[in-house]
This record gives sequence, structure tokens and C-alpha cells, in this order.
Amino acid sequence: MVTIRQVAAHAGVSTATVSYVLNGLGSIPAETRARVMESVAALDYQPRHAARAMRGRSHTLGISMASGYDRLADPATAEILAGMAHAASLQGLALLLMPMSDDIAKSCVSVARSGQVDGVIVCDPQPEDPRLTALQHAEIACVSIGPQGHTWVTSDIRLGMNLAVAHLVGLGHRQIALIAPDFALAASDWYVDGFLAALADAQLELLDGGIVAGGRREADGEAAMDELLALPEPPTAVIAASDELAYGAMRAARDAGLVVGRDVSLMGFDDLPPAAYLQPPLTTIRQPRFAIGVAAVQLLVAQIGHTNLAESTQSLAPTLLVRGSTGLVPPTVIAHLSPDK
Amino acid sequence: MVTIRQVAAHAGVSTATVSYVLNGLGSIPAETRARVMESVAALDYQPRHAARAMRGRSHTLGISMASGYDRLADPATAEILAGMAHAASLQGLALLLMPMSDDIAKSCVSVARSGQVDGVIVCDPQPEDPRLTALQHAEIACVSIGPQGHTWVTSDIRLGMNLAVAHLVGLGHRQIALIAPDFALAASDWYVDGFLAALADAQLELLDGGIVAGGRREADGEAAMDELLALPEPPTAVIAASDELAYGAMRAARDAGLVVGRDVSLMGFDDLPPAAYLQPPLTTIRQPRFAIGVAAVQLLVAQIGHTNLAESTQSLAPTLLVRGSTGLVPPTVIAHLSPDK
DNA sequence: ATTATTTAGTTAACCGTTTAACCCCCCACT
DNA sequence: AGTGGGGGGTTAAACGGTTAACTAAATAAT
Repeated sequence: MVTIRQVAAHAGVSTATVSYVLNGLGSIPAETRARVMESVAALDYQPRHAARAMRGRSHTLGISMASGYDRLADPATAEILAGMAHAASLQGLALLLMPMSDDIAKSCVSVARSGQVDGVIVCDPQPEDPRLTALQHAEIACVSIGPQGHTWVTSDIRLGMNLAVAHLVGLGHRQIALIAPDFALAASDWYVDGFLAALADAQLELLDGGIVAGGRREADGEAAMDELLALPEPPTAVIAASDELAYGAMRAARDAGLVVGRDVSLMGFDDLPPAAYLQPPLTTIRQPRFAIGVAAVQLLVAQIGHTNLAESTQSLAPTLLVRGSTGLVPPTVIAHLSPDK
Repeated sequence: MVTIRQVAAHAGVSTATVSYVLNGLGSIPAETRARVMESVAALDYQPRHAARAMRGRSHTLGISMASGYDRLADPATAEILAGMAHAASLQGLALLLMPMSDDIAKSCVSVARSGQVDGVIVCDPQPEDPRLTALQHAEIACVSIGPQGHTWVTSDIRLGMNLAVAHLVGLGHRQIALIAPDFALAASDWYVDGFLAALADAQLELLDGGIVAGGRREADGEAAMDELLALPEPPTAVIAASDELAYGAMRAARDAGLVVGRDVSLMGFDDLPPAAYLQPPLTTIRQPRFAIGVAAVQLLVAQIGHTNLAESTQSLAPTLLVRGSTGLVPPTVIAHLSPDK
């Protein structure tokens, strides 16, 4: 174990000088600096992280998951994490997947208060998430992934809905329905609000029964689609608030004898890995997950430096991915409608 | 910032006593113990991680990625990570996504030597991976995900191949081909060896041209399948060494006018998220990714305790997932073959 | 009755850096 | 000659725990 003292002795200077050289502080002439660096190299010196962390910061950001680390296996979460890891690495920061006990809020705060991390990124924040209140109370820098707490970053769902509706309108659709997301989701209102706003933008009226309760799982999407298809005036296009709902909706449509993309258009929301492999490939709104991760790190870093815990939020733009599940509004439907109106 | 000294003063004992109580060491009577714990609670004391890490271990395991953190976005990697995080959390260990510079091997070793982590899990080890040699040279505990280095854990590819071949043989197939993986993969030999061994087990001969060079991407699988279908004696069943190759192979088969699962059977290897959503859903070999992550942590922890760096490897069993892309060998082919033999 | 052991603690020396405060020497300026 | 000011360092006090070594009293063993 080589210490800074040994390096100092080897270079014939004091430990302070070595420290200054290593941290680029103080006024050290090039000649001394070179001698010290030589000794560092010769002894293969590596400063102890724990010792430096005792004074300054740990240069580590914590990641807190809502319930268990099973969520990490979710491709969407993984992509956000990749963005965070990428951004952190660029700044020379490490990311810590914080260990957790039964009381997640408590274990999350204690890891932060122990100084092992300089701040925390809260993933999947629940409404009134106890982690957020606890972190805030302990005055620990934190950012949440999702609209919760005082500093957060999320996908601009409203914009996504606008993109989706605009795409369908551009294809001639006038009767567009929404399969709503799980209402337990923090951003669930945004889907509905965004949908309604987008309809208004396009000067369309909401179809009777045009918003149907969805949920989270594929089966929910299937049930919702069945409901929509049974409507007296069924929609020609359907937006599912998540890809997973769309999977189910697609099955329901197919089971009803409809060809998705021709007889009825269907859009997802998320762009999960299976989306491109469905038959037909799913037109969807891609969430800017990697960018969300990057932004979260940047926001957190900014917050750690300055003690001003000013609110700061960021909504990142999703993008439209046109694939095969959406198409021109079927002429038969138009014919059926023309005399109707 | 509450320190151990303040707790000691509050409880009317020395700091040593507080430390012993907190770590469950020494012989402290229940009465004193209780008094100390009360003070800890009253002052809301939280020991500094850096200070404890200066003496003992950091109770943190490092994760090193091959090139960049983009790999984290890969669902397969994510699932392994979830397993690691789960296992680590159970032991009260944190997982650190180590920051990295251009020279990954160097930055990986320096983080470990700085004592920020007690050991490293090396993901996606390349043949002759510089990280492994460097870590080993620095005598840092490490485990790799994949057959490389002295301690590793991986999926039992040979067993997987056996499962695959056995499944197809059970369906009556006798002419089975393999689309080989990227030969840059550390375990690439295992796929071919396992396939050959499984054929031998079933007392089948290798088809002429029955092993075709694959690769990594979907397009490679497509090309490989085209090649197989053009064979004078085409296989009735094909095993792709990865799901991604299978996606391409499925497309090629469909383009050739074949119904996968009826005219030709196709199997993947991995079970990635899209597999279940293909048309037909892909029969595949599910890699025990979560379990691999768990095992990696356990192996690493075992290695950290004892300084004996004994070799220790673990191959975890994959499982067969029967879906729609495999079926009974087509009768026409049997008819065609019967007189042939 | 004396010695050995156990119990219940205390004291203080670390662990390896950082950094505020200080020092000394040399040069320039008045 | 005296003074001021920087360059180029050094010294030593933190930082907040852990733990080896020690003490004092109580209990057990001989």
C-alpha cells in the first residue's frame, strides 16, 4: 500500500506538495511537478478514495429504485440508466446502485447521509414518494425521473400525444380513440390531457367513449380494444398509452378480423424492443430515455455544486416512429361517414 | 454533522463503546447498549461511510463494462445487472458503475486500487481482456461474466444446445442446421461444439453445409438462412445461435414462402423481449441472466473474503421455451425422405 | 487467601488525504 | 538599508471513524 508520504519521501518534498501537484493547486514550478509525477509513476501510487472522500465529496451519484432491483431488467429503465452512466462517466463520476432494506426511504437516505453519494437520482417516483420527502428533509440533492419532487426530468408526454394525433390526422383519421395508461402512474394525467389538447389543436371532437381505461399489462390493452371495437361508432385509429397496451390492442384487432394498419390504425407509446417486430411493426412514440438519463445527471450535478435548491424541471421531446401499424383511413369508413355527416 | 464523539458524550460513554455497539463487537451489557442506541436515535447519528472505509472494506462491488455504458441499454445486460443488484442488496452491498476514461483497463484498476470497490465484475470480457490481466496483476478480486479469466460465470451453452436439439429431435426432425454466432464471442466455440455433441447424442449426422457462418446482426441471420434454404438437401429445422439471428432467419424463411413452425422449424437462443412477439412466437433457449448476475456477486463476495484466488467457475443451466416457431417435421419431407434412405 | 479470568469499559494511536497557516529566501522598490 | 511581496515550499491540524492495548473491578479457580 503506497501512501502519499512514501511518494513525498521519494520525491524529496512534503506530502502537501504532492497533494497540490496531484490536484493541480498551489504554485508548483514545472521542475518540482515533474519530479513528483515521476515518483508517483515509479511507486505506482494510487490515492485512496476513502481518504479523499473524508474531506471533499465522494464524486458518486446514487441511484434509487422504487421497490426492488427487478425493475432494472426492464429495457426502458435500462436505457435511462445507460444515459445516466454515460453522462456520469464523462464527468468522472461513478454511479452507485444503492443497497436497500425493507424501508427503502430510510436506507436511501442513510446511504446519502453517510456521504457515500453526493446526491440521489430517484427512479420511478410514486406520488408522495417517501424517498423524496425524506431526502428533501435531510437536504440531500436529488432529481427524480418523472414529475415528482422539486427537481425532475421526464418525457414530454403532451408533445408526444400531439405528435401521435397529428400523424393520424395527417393520414385522414378523424375518429381517434385513446387507451389510457395506468392511473397510478405519476404522469397518467398528461396522457389524457395531451390527447385532448391535441384533438382540440386538430379541431376534432372527442369520440363518444373515445377514452377507455387501460392499465399496464397487455391484457388490459386487449380488453380496452375490444371495448372500442364494440362502440356504435368505432374509431378508425387508436392510440395506446404504452407499447404494452398496444400489443394487446393489436391482438384484439386481429382477433376481430381486422388488419391493423389497413382496417384500423394503431399507435403505441414508448418504443420498447418488441415494437419493431410486431406484425405489422408498431408505429409508436419513442421516449427519449437515454437523454432523460443524461439530463438527470446534469441536473443533479448542477444541484450539488450550488446549495440553492431551486426548482428545476425538464421535459424532453419524444419522437414519432412511423412503422406499419398506421395507414390511411380506410375508404369504406369514409364512405360510411360521408352520408352520416 | 453529528459525529461519533457527540453520540458518545450524549450517552456518557467513550467513542470506542459507541463503535462497538454499532458494530456488535466487544462485550457490552444490554443496558449500556440500549443507552447508546437511544443517543444514536436522539441525535439521528449516521456514520460517515468514508471514515469507516478508511480502515475496513468499502462494501461496494464495481461493475466494469467493455467499451461504453451504451451496452447497459441492452436488455440482456440489464437483466444480468438486475440479478447483480438484487444479490448485492441482499448482502447490504452497493454496486458501483465505475467511471471510465479512454483507457478502460487502467481506469478500472485505478478505481479498484483506490479502494472505492472491494472487487470488480467484468462484463463482456473480450478474449485476452486487458482489464482482467491488469486486475489480476494488481491482485484485485474479480469475476467475469463469460468464460474468461480465472473466475467466471456463464450460461451453459452446451446444455442449451442439447436442449434445443433434443426438442427438435422430439418433434421428428433429423436434418438440423445451425446458424453460428459471431466468432469474436468468447463462447462462440461452445455453440458449435455443443451443437455437434447434441447431434451425436441423438445419433444424427451433421447435414452437409449444416453449420453456416452467422454473425451478430439480424441481417447476418437472414443471409445465413437464405444459404441454408438453397442447400440441395435443406434442413427441416434450424437453430440460430442468438435470437437476433433468428429474427433475420424468420424473415428469410417467410420471404421464401415458407410458414415457420410448419414448413420449417426455427429456434432462437437468448429469449430477448421481442421473441415472444414474433409471428410465430419464437421457440428459444432462455439464458439464465438474472441468475448469472446473482452468481457473479456470490462468487465475488466469496473471493473477497478469502485471499485464496482459487479458480472458480460456474455454468448455469438455460431453459427451453417452446413457442410457435417449432413444430412437427412436415410429412411431405418425411415422405420425401423415406424412399431416399 | 491468592491468583487467574472475565466483564466492561477507556485511551489513544492510527487510517491517508487535504488545506489553512506559516516560513524562509530572494528580489525589487523606495 | 529597510521593507514589501511573491514564489516555493513546509508544518500540522483537521476529517470521523476503528481497534489494539490497557485498566479496574468483579468473579472464578486453585
